[in-house]
Amino acid sequence: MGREHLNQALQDLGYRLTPQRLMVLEMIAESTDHISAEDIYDRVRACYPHINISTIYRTLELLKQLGLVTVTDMGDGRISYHYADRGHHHHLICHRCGARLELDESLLGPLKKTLMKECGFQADLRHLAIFGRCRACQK
Amino acid sequence: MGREHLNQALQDLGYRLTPQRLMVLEMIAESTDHISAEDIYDRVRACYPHINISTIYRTLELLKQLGLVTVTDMGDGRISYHYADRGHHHHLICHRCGARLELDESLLGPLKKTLMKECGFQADLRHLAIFGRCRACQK
DNA sequence: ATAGGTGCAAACCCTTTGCAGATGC
DNA sequence: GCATCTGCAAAGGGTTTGCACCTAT
Repeated sequence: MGREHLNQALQDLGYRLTPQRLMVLEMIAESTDHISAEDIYDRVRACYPHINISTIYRTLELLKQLGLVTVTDMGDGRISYHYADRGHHHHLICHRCGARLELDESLLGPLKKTLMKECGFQADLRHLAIFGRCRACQK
Repeated sequence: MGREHLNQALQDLGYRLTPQRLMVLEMIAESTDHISAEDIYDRVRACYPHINISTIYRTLELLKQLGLVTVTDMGDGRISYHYADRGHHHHLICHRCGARLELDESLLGPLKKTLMKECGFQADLRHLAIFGRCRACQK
């Protein structure tokens, strides 16, 4: 479903549906979480060893430009991608143990309103990463 | 003042006050904003061309470990550092024009409380970067 | 047929590391 | 004097790019 949507979108825009792109799209659509270029590379390679990682990056760049995937920098030195149509969600990342909790968007509504009112800033809070300490690591 | 504080702290902890470290400390203390390793390198090099960038990185790593500087990933592919004793502040970064607005910490208080209450997560909101669109770019 | 996409290899940027020589304490 | 720091050079990880070949349309 997600995959068909992406395929359709690409084709409608006049881009070619190459096997490589189809596979990248599939990995993104089937991933429920954020996923890095390297992750996608590994997964695609499992069934199509010939794929090159630059193709992954080029496809991701294209999808990003088209707004079909969104991008988050989780602060771990690599960029995470994920399907733009999924419900927005956020991450609480523990500095100490690396645990990641998901955070419902509703908790950020008030902040978004405040930023607009106080600063005239239209915050894109679709993919926010907040660092700190998880319950267990507060010792 | 900021500089003396850092120098003192380092010395008290038994670390050597080398000219290189003094210069890095000076650049950090005198910078009112976030600053990258490359920025520091360039500025130090202006009066001490012999400095090597690995020394910058090693000094920053040390200061980070000691909690004397804090680190932010602004999502621009490089890491920003800044003096830990400065008032906490946050950044609103415009995806379109790159403008950066500073945001007062008080606006994030409610979020911090919510995260603790709802998720048991002790958020470190000292240096948050929020992306979105500035007033001018909302066209 | 041809614009667009791919694989390959090399380059890129930022950051880290091993080592031998230098220096603050 | 000696552990600590430094400069150097090289490697590292993630990402991008130039080019010649290939392929979806």
